[in-house]
Amino acid sequence: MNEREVIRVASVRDFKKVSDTVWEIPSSYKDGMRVPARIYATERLIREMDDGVIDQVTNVATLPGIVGHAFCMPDGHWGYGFPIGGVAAMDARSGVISPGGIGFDVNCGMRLVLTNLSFGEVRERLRDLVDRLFERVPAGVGSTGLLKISQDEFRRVVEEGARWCVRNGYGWDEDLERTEEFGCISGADASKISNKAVERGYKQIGTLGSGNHYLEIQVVKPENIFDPQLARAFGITLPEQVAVMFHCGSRGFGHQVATDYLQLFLKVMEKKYGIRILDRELACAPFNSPEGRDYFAAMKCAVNMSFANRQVILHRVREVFSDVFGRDPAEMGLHQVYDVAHNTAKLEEHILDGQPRQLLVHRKGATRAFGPGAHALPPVYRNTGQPVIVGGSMETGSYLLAGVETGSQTFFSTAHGSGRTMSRKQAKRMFQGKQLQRDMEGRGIYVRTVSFSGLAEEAGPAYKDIDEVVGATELAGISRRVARLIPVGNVKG
DNA sequence: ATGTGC
Repeated sequence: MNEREVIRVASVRDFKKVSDTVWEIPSSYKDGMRVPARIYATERLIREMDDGVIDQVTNVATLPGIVGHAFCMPDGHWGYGFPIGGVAAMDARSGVISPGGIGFDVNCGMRLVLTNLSFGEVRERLRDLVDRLFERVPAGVGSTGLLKISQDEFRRVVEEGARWCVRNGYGWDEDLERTEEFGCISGADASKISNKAVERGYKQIGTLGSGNHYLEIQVVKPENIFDPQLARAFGITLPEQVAVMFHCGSRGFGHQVATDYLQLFLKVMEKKYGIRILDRELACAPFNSPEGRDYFAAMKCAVNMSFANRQVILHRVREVFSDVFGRDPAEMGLHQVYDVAHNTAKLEEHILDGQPRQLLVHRKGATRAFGPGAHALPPVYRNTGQPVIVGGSMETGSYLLAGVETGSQTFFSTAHGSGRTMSRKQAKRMFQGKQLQRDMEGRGIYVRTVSFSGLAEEAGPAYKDIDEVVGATELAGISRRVARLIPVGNVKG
């Protein structure tokens, strides 16, 4: 069970060591690189990284308008076009937008909620909680939610995001303040999405999906608090405090939006805009073009769908806690700490060489991590820096981090999770879902799933060491550890 | 990730 299978061992010889956790590949490495690439990792992590990451991050460095460096975070692994863990900022006037730099699951992200219950109060109701969550938060490929709305109403949801949910009784006003973009990114335009995307998405609000998407009951143990002051500011005030964390995205809707525009970009990229790329998976269009702007407006619909999805899931979590404990949800805390995306491209102002610049920052499997003082943060987090939620594998635990001022080096981006070391196929060969469920129960994690083969794919050893990943981000100065959360219950797709 | 694969 402890055996770790590594996809391939990367060669470290071409890298320039910038620091213990930053490795640079110069722009001379490959024809067409406009900027150097930088990989954030400890030596151990970079040796485990597969060669595909090196190839992909240096491909990204060739894209028109890229500034600074093409980055890969410590949890990086091979992805579609861009590595997962990739960060690339493009000049808003001269650069491109690329669906491969955002991910098919637009606004895949994390939400963290804290109860005011200690594990001692929850332990004997844990199975009941997980069983009911399993019923109320549908998981798996093609799953549909309990929310019944028309396709026309869905078009309003994708323009209004989590605000639509709160307005319709699915959440509290305070949830919006504690969501990136206040739960609704401006500029979403439902006239830019296809009917097919709407048809796939309108029944999927309030659902988890599959793969590494999950909903967990977690515990914060006192020995796992690294920054007591920030932990308190984020709402961790009790020993063995119980939390709920979930990870999901825009489901079939975001996938369809990405597919639609990928096809359009492949048609116009070379013929209309003369852009040549090394890998067709890097399909892109000038950000400042009709196609680029349309994709940006459509992609924002998927961003909002995902915020709405997680908002309704939070509502279900509150309903279930209320049912199980027979109390009003507000009596049990159930305050949202934060909701943050890790698959987006966002227009942001950053200082580059001392000058303010408008940049389109692609973060694909990378989390925005704004430091203290950032204007985009709500007053409650203006002085602490942004809460950053990093989901680990279902066996090993997750982290709450905070953004820091020195995060400017990566345009305020950090890791998003553990990152796979084993392909799904390898993991299925090595683990058996039912046995894994029993093993996990033996270690105090009650897990429910719709797919045992899917469960096997998510086994802890199929992922990098989360402690090593977040440790690298802290050493590099792109985020700071606040607390580690241990899973005790898990709903998996 | 995804009504799972060009």
